[in-house]
Amino acid sequence: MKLYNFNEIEETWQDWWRETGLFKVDEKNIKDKYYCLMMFPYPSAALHVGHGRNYIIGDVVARYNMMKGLNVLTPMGWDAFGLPAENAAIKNGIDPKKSTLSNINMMKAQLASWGVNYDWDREVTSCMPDYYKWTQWIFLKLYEKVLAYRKNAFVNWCSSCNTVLANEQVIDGACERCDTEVDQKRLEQWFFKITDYAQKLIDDLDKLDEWPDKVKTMQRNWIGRSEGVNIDFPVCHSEASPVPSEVEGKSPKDLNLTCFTTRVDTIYGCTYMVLAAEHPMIEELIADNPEKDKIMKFVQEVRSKSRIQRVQTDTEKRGIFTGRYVINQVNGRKIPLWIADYVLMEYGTGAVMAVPAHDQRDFEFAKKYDLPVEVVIDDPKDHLDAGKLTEAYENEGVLTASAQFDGMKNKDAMESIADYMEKEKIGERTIHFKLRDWLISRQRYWGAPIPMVYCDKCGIVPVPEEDLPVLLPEGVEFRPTGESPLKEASDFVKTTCPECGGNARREIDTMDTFVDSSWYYLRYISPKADDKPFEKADVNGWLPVDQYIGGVEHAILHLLYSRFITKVLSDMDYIGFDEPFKRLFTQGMIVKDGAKMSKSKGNVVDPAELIKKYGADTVRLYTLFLGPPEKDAEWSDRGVEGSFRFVKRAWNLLEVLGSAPEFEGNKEASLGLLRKMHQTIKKVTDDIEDSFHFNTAISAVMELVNYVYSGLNDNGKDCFSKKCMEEVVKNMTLLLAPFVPHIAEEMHKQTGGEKSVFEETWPSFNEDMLVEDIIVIPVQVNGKLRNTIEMARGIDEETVRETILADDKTKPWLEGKQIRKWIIIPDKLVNIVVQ
RNA sequence: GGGCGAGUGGCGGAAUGGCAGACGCAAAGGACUUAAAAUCCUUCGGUUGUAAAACCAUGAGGGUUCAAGUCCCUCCUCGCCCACCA
Repeated sequence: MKLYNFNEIEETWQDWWRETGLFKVDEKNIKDKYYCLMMFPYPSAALHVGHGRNYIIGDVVARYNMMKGLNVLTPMGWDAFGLPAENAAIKNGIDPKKSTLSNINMMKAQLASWGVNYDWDREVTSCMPDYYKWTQWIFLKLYEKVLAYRKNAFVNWCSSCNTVLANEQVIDGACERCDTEVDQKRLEQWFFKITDYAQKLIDDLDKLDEWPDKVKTMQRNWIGRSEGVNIDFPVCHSEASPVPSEVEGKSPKDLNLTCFTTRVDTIYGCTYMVLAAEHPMIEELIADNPEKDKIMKFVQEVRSKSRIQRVQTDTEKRGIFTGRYVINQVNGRKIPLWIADYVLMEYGTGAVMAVPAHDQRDFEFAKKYDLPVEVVIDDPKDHLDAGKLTEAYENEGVLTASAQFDGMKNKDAMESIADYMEKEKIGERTIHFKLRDWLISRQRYWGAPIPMVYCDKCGIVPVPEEDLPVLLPEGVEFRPTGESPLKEASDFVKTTCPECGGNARREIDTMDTFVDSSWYYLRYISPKADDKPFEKADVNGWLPVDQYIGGVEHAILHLLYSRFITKVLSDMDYIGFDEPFKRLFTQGMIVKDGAKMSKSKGNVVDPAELIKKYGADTVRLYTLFLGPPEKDAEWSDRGVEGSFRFVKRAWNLLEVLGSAPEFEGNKEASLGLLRKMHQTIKKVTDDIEDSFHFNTAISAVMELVNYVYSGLNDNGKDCFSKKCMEEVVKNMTLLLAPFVPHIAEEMHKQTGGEKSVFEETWPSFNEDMLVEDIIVIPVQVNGKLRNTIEMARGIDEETVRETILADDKTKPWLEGKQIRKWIIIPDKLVNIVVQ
């Protein structure tokens, strides 16, 4: 028996692929192009089998499409800037660049050991100047279009670590590292104006018909478009004021509060108004209120709470009366103006018209502070009584106590009232988005410097394109101090103004790493270009990406940012397409013992040991066989054994074939085997094409292999002809090649293949060979299976009936019954309906 | 609170509305072996039955249909994402 020496086979072919450059692609040749892209990884610790799934899936897709004759591009690179390397540096004193580059080398070796291949000539590393030069270029382009701007913003601040924290680093309102309560602090920060593209980002989701609906829905919700009305509420001095009066000499027009609502139909039920604690007019509004200090104390208290704390819905809402009133212009009514912690400044206008009867939050607040509750949308089935409400009525209904709009369905009233308001100029229709502008400033060391200069004379000046890259200085002390560590690098900070040549200082913040990853798929096309980020013509030829593969955790941020940057570059005519990824596949996680693999949980499965014990092909096969790849899957070390057994059984077919005599075999049996083979080709092809369901594709090949063995075991009688066996083994090798590439190459060679199995053509099936001549038809009586009968395919219904009625096994079920109906699904099933 | 998924043997999982449990793991029995590993064969959802076979069974309950794991309604459980978004 030929020994299955997987270590030797795998090493041989991995070397061979590298040496012959099987995966190398000429970017000028875009004929039959297929751009297969995996989300590039952050180079952290060693990869475990869970990470492996992503790359293995991608490798299968790439190899399959090569065999389909496509010109496949599969590049790989590194999302190499970021916090973990910097934290490790702070903790252990390892230079982040060193640790990152060494991690990259380790991961490259790991990928190779899996038999996962890329066109490494196109490798990009986002922390290297030849890459981030162009990340900075993108920043400048956005700045040029006023899509990059600076503004004062509230950020999470840890007073103990003395640094800004990302929202993700704040756990239950406290710093994840030292548990100190996080403050809100105003800082000047750089933003990308992604909100300008909110509508387009929503609209174009419709074009992405090969994206999972789940991801599109998540993006839609995140962008959060809502249609509504901005309503003006003039401020008046007190409830007693006969007319809108002035506050300290300002006309009512100037002192006007606008609020946004999606429920304009409830306007007549508005009994008070609430402002966010951050509302800019608060101080002006309470300037002459004797309770001013008390109010401001409350406001400060609310402001000092973290976003995370404020967003907790279960805490009781708190508020304070401003002493002022505003006028609801639809009925001229004066309603009190409050400040409350449940209103968000960043959504809408920071002012909310409160309708306690029809909004649960307002209801709770009104009950607590004894504000009136007035029903204006009545439940048609069950008349509502404001005094008896225990919660807000938020359903559909008919308007009541709403002047001329009484009796209208609330959906219709929304339109009528909005029309009325626009006519009377007291409000106007508007659209709001939840999407916020993208804060890209980071007070961290390990990122791409923002290419801007501050000059006392000229102000904020962009670094000229020809001066890029702005190099990240090395050997900087990056212990967190509250400001970017780059502040301490005086050689870096001190510069001259590009405009006037005078003394100036550099921006010391670095960019969010999501900026780096929002355009890398373009750089792969022209990784070596040093005078431009990419060759426009080549990029236009290769993009959009035909297949993008990655984790669903990137469903919102990375994919949204990439779409945004693509749209900006498209609008600026640097590229000729406005969506980067045509088809998206999001794979599930691999879990072990019910939990995500992590070092701290101690449930990490190291691929190296498994590869040593069973070989990479087995590990690949098991990873793919585990379950449908879009779902989470439970890893079982024992399960790997099964895959190993199968790989060995497949390998052993070489031996079987070698020792088989030149035997004609049994014609029927051989035909049966060929049928099975064609069915398998169809099944495997369809599973890969339609759904990436490699698990069922592999089980189909397992069935084929089992079929071969089961024929052999009937030795002598039903043996398959040698010719037929050869055909089956050759095609099986091709079918398995994307999954288990090393053994497939070896088997291909040993069965006479002269070139790489990946240069062979994917097998095709013969439609006529898919179906049997004699088929087994299930016979049901009243929907219950009572018999199965062999029949020739395509037989007429009359014969079917006769055959069934004549069959001894069917008879007892029909005796004494009256047949009411025959359901005959040709060549598939018969159901006899009896009384 | 909102959105999206998912509930099928001991386990991972299969099933264009048409024979539920493919394929694999585990388990049990057997063959080979001095023995073990490897390999091969057999059994393997539940109940009743010596058997033939019958009945029950895809989270629960209804419905549509000749026929439902699959479609519709109500409910339960779990997972993920978002969340005081006016």
